[in-house]
Amino acid sequence: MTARSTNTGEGSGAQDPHRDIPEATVARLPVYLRALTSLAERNIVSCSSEELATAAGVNSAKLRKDLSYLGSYGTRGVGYDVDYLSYQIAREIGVTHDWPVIIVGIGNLGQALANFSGFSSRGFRTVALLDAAAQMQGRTVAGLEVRPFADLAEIVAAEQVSIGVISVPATAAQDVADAMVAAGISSILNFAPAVLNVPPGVDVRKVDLSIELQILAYHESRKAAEAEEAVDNGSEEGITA
Amino acid sequence: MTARSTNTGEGSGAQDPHRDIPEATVARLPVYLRALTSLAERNIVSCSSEELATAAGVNSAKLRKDLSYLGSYGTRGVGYDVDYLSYQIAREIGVTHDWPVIIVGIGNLGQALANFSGFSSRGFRTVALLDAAAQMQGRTVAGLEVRPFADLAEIVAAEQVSIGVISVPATAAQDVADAMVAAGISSILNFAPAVLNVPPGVDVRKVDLSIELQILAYHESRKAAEAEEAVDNGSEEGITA
DNA sequence: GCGAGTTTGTTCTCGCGGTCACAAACTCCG
DNA sequence: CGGAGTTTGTGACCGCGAGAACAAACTCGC
Repeated sequence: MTARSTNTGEGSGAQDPHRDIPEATVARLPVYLRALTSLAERNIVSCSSEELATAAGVNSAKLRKDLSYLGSYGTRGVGYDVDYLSYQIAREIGVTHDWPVIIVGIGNLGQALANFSGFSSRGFRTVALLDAAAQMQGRTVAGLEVRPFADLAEIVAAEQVSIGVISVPATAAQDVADAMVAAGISSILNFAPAVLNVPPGVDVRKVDLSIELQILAYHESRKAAEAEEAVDNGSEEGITA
Repeated sequence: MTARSTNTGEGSGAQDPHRDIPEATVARLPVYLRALTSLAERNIVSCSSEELATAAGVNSAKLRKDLSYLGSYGTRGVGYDVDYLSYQIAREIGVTHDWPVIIVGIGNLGQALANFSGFSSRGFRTVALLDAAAQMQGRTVAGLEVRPFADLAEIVAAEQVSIGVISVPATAAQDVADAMVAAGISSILNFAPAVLNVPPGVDVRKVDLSIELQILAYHESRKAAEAEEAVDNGSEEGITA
């Protein structure tokens, strides 16, 4: 649809690569940003790629490659200036200013999200909590009044909200997503265990607690099987039936 | 370390490929399992790869390839038997029996997790809630009494727990992880915004809410920039400074 | 001013994962 | 019993991402 203008004209090209940052790199930039913030809190003003990589839990080569997509913000032989690099990453992500966020579904999880300090501290501001249940109306959670779900479109328009969080039961998730899209939201963080159908141009990220546990269970099963196999060592054909 | 026995001797080899399921496939198996459960609840006994793929939100070719790693559980010209396939996937993941799980850190998020029905319904059973704060001791959350963090090793040993959930502040996360590993836990689901250092053989999966939001913010920024660019169309060099 | 040491930025290679396309195999109908 | 239609299972291809290795560039000491 949108013509992707490949700026092939410029020769060097590494100075302004504001486009085409790989998705895997985008997913790691917030980790680097947090590591840098942690360093800054300890009054560390400069660090090498090795130090930062250790703090972020990644390979130093990967870190350097990731950062190179944003530009050349380090100094060879020296390292990176913590504050400067922090700002550059924050600018690239787009969290130099706060993003207004709404949360729909103020159950146990929704309340936890509303109270989560990390939510509001790093570039996000919860502007409204919505819930369809009548018994939730008027209650105050995390300093915000719970408002009826029907107010969604009005709030989104008034506060210029583009990011929505869904923490409703799975059966209601699609309806909420549809309403969000209709209201103009174009990025959704979905905690409901359901597959969301959204039109192109809308981003959805899924956080699914039971899936994460099941992945761990799979690896646990394999570990257990391997341990058992080490005991049974020597039998060529395992008669499992 | 562990000698990976590559069974290159067998010619056909596709019948018993219980090893070496790609990580990406493992991450999707729970999604398929949920989609199958949903179909079963609607009394659907059989389905094609196309139907199941739609329900799971993936490509049908990818789904078939994923399932082929477990074995040939479909019937050509017909499709898959919902119950049979469900059982096979559950068996592969290892959730035919329940896994005992402990949750450390009973703040807002920990309470939400303890109350989360999807946690206990799909192959997991929360056996204990732990918190270091004295004011939490003796309180009952989700039908379980909150116990002191010092009881960790005892509980893990008594209940044969191998999976632990961390929902404590970032500063305490590493200590909790160390204690879990020392107690014998080998799979950790970490909700704290911190990088965990664990010895090899221990699996850690991270769920980080603010990172997910920041990834969305990045794409939002790009969308906004693209929209602006469409307006500014024609100016060769954007003077951003 | 210059060489030694250090650290970034980049290039190359390899393997995993996603998609397409097709052969194999099963059902149904005449 | 045989052919048409349908659906699975898999081989081939392509592109992204991870890691190692190296050149470029900066600092420091003499």
